[in-house]
Formats: sequence, C-alpha cells, structure tokens
Amino acid sequence: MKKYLHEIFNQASEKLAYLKDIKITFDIPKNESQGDLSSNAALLLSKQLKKPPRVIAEEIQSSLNIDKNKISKIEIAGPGFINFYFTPEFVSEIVKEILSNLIGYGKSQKYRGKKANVEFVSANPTGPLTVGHGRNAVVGDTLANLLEWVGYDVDREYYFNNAGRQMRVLGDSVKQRYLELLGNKIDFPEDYYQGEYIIEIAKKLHKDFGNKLFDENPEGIFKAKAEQEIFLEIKNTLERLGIIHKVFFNENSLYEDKKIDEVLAEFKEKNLSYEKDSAVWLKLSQLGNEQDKVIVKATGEPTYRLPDIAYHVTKYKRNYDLMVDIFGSDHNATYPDVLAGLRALGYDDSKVKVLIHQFVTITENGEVVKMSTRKANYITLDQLIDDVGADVVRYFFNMRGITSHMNFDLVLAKKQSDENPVFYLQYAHARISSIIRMVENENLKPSTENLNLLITNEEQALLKKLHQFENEVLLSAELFETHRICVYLEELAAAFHKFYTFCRIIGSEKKLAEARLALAIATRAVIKNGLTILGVSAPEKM
RNA sequence: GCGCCCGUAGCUCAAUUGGAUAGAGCAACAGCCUUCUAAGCUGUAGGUUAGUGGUUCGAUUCCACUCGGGCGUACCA
Repeated sequence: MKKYLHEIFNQASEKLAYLKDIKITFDIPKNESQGDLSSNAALLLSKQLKKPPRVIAEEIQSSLNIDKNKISKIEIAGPGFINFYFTPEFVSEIVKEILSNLIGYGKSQKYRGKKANVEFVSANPTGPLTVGHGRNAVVGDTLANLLEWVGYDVDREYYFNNAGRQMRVLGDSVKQRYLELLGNKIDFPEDYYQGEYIIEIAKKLHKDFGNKLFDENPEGIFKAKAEQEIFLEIKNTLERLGIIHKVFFNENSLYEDKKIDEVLAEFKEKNLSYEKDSAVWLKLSQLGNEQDKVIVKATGEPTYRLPDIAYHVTKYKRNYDLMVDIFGSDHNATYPDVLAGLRALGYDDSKVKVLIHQFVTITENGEVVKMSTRKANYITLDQLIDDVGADVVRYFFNMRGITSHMNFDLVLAKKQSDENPVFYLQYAHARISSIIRMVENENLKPSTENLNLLITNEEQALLKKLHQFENEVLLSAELFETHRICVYLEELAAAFHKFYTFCRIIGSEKKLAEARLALAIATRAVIKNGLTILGVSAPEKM
C-alpha cells in the first residue's frame, strides 16, 4: 500500500516541485477513522511555502492521479493530514504476493552484495554463560538474522582472550581444587573462581592423571583444560539457543601475527602516540575525545584499547561493509576510544555500529540477585533454558528494546511461562496448521480467485497487518531493533485470533472458504517467517 | 563531580523516530466453548508519560534544569 502511494506521489512531484524538498512518509494512524495511511507532507511544507497546511493539502490532493480501484477515498483532516483509504480488493491482493513466496516472503534485496560482521557474546572462557550474557547472545544472533533478511552476507563472530590475569587466576583456581582432591589442605583465596564448575574440571584432571599433575604449573594444563571445558560448555549453551558463531577470534592471534605492533608503529609514525612515565599514550584528546589514554602499560603489556583497535582493523581488512559490536552497558566508556583510534588510522568508523544493551536485573520474589562470575553468585543461562525453554528465553530477550533496563523475575518467568506472549504467537501458528490439516478432509483448497470476498472488519484488519511485514523487517534491520518484530507479531497474531473467532473457514460458502483459507495460509507464513527471524520455533501443534 | 542509559496503568513493557483521542500482556472484575485448538475472543476498570520550564501548528519523543535508579569514569577487560 505504501509502495503505491510513493508511486503516485512521485508522479505528482513532477507537477508540484516542492514535494521533492521533503521526505515523504506515510504513517498508519492510530485511529481507524483517520484512514489506512496518512501523510503529513502539508504540515511539513507549511512554513517553507508560507501557506496554511490545509491549502497545501488540497493542492497535493488535486495533483494526485489515483486509481479508483485501489484508493476509495482521500480526505484532508485535522491540521492538514492527508488520509488515504484503500479499497478492500486492493488490500486483499497481498495474499497473492505472500503465497507466491511463502518462506522467503519478507526478505528484501536492499543490501544484497554487502558483507556484515556481527560480534557478540565475546565472553572470556572463565565460567559458564550467565543470564546476563543471554541478552547479548540473543540480540546479537537475531540481529544477524535480520541483516540476512535484508540481503547482507553475515558472519557471526566471537572475540575472546585466553591470556591475561583473569585466565591465570582461573588456572590456579583449578590447580588449588585439584590439590584439594589429592587430599591437600588448601586455603582457597576469596578472589579466586568459587564456582562448582572449577571442582568439576579438577575432578576430570584427577581422573585422567591421578596425582601426576602435582608439580604442574597452573598456567599449563590446568588453564588449558579449564579453557577447553568452559568453551565447550559455552558453545553448548549457545547451541541450545540456536546460536552458532562462524569465527572465534582469539586476541592472542593479534600478538602472534604482529597486528598489535603494526598498529602501534602506525600510531607512532602518525605522531599520535607518545611516551610518558614509561607508558605509551594515545593522543585521544587530539582525536576529539576527553583525554589521552594509555595503550601500553609501563610493564610493556598493552591495555585493552590497543588490541581492540587492532582487532577492528582486521575486520576492515576483511572487507566488511558493516561491523556490529554488541556490548553490555559496562563497556559504554570503552568504545569511543576504539572508534577514535580507528578514525585516526584512516578507517571510516561509520561502518562500525556499536550497540550497548542495558543490564538485565534479575530478581527472585522481588529481591535483586547480584551476579558475579568470580563469586559464583549467578544464574546460568543453561539453568534458565532448563526452566523456561529456549523459545521463551529467545523471545524474552528479543521482546524489549535494548535500552530498557529489563527486569527478570525468575519466579514469575517460570510461573507465567504458560502466559508468555511467545505462546500467543505459536498458538496462532498451531491453530492455522490445524485448520490446514482439517480441510484436507473437506475437499477444500486455498484459492486467490475471489479474494475480493474478504471484506469483513476482521479480514481487512488482518490483511492490512500483513501488508506491514516487509517494511517492518527492513525498518527493524536498519534501526538495529529486534523488538519491533515481536511487537509486530503480537499485533499480527491478535488480528488473526480475531479473524479466527469471527470468520469461519470450514462451513462457509465455498468461494469464501477458499479465499479465507488462502488468507490463513498467508498469515501462517508471515508468523513463521517472523518467528524464524527471532529464532523461535513455530509448532504445528500445541 | 563528569559521561552514557533509563523513569509511561498495580507489575513487565510498547508507542510508526516530532503527529491526531498514549497502547499491549500480566494481575482485577463481568461475559463467550454440542461447529476449524478457550494457550482464544468480547467488555469494564486502570494515566498530571518522575517534575519544572523551553522549542512549534503539534512533545512520551527534541533542548535546559531538578529529583530518582543502572552502568561507567584504570597503566582491569
């Protein structure tokens, strides 16, 4: 419907040149009595043309060459909105479009030929993924799906560091537990990893090696085994959510491949770094940021900024048109430095899109549960999946905007899992599937011959909702907002459930039944496609 | 102190990116199953959009300040 309006506005702009001065958009009014689509063009042009908006609206209206088979009415309303009403026949055409495509319906080619990288999760292998990581994981993967739907070739990437202090502590935590298993009395430090999983890893080593590892360095087999086991578990958890990364990028490789040195040399060459107090500083104050920051410590070890910059350089060298980074809000202070560094090296930092999601507050019976991997005071993502299922986890993290400080009550989540909106969508899908099974015995086939019979309020409302899908996918991808898909699907499912209640298929007059069946099948396709983007299953039965 | 994010119905959150009368789910109340799945539908109730000012035809949305919360503010990542 929007497409058609854009067409006739384009034609009209040949006569009314000022239409080219503004971005023409069409909104869906909240109130049905304000038409199917509405333009605010006249209001936007009022100042520039020094004419009352309603006068301009009339000018625009009279210059539009409309097809009466598609548009039934145009009216000027309120302060100067132009409201368009479509004919039921035109509205029902969408069914043909959907049925001719089904599983591919909603995809667009707008970004075909472009490569995107989505980096997400990126937790270091020091412990199991927590509920907190869940939001990052789900949003990242869903975003990757969305980008694929609008044509991008997407790589999912996981960046991690298995060197450094944290990992040393991890290795020694395992060693201490191992020594404990050998019967030694240990004094397990408070700032070591307290989790049960450390003991499990120690047990495996004990089983395989007995007491032979007594003199081993904690940074050797203890650390290596811990990393291996924990990564296995992380990947396993992600896979339960349907998430598979194509690339696991190890920060260490940046050192081995001399990427760090190269970037360092380039900063020096461009006179963007200097030495002070035996550390190397990056002149961020010259690059538009607050203050200079250390990139190599006095110890000779780089701070995270340097490898982060070098890492992004490798992404540029891998020719991505779009690089999405998904971080929790605890990283919100770090990325401006990285972007500034990239800019200084001559890279176009507008290709990097950093998405910061707010933390999930976990509560249990209203009490806030504080999470810390170190203290082993956390709910693992695995436990959550066990409790509510992968579909609910995915839907839950997708359904809210990433800027919301989401609240997650564990008790409520379990108790209300039956009433979670995800079931509402899945139920709609299952209901349609059930009808399709049923009509096989009724000698009824879907047909698009008589779609013009779909004229009731419920049918028209459902059809109009279907019209929005393609655009909604595109918009969600361009705005990097996965929750829009959830909001849309809930509206679509509501429109379907109403249709289901008031418009029977089996038992209706044959031509009408065929048209309604076609509409139901089209609806099922869109629900399924939407759920696919979200990574949620679309059951045939419930 | 400074920076980023947030504050919307009892609770969890939307709001077409500045649009017309701020909407859903849950919870509450009242109805609807001999007919395609009642995990559904219909209706009622629930609001000074934290507050004050500003910008304009029009503000939940943009700006300033105040209050309240989260995360940062490292030669930790």
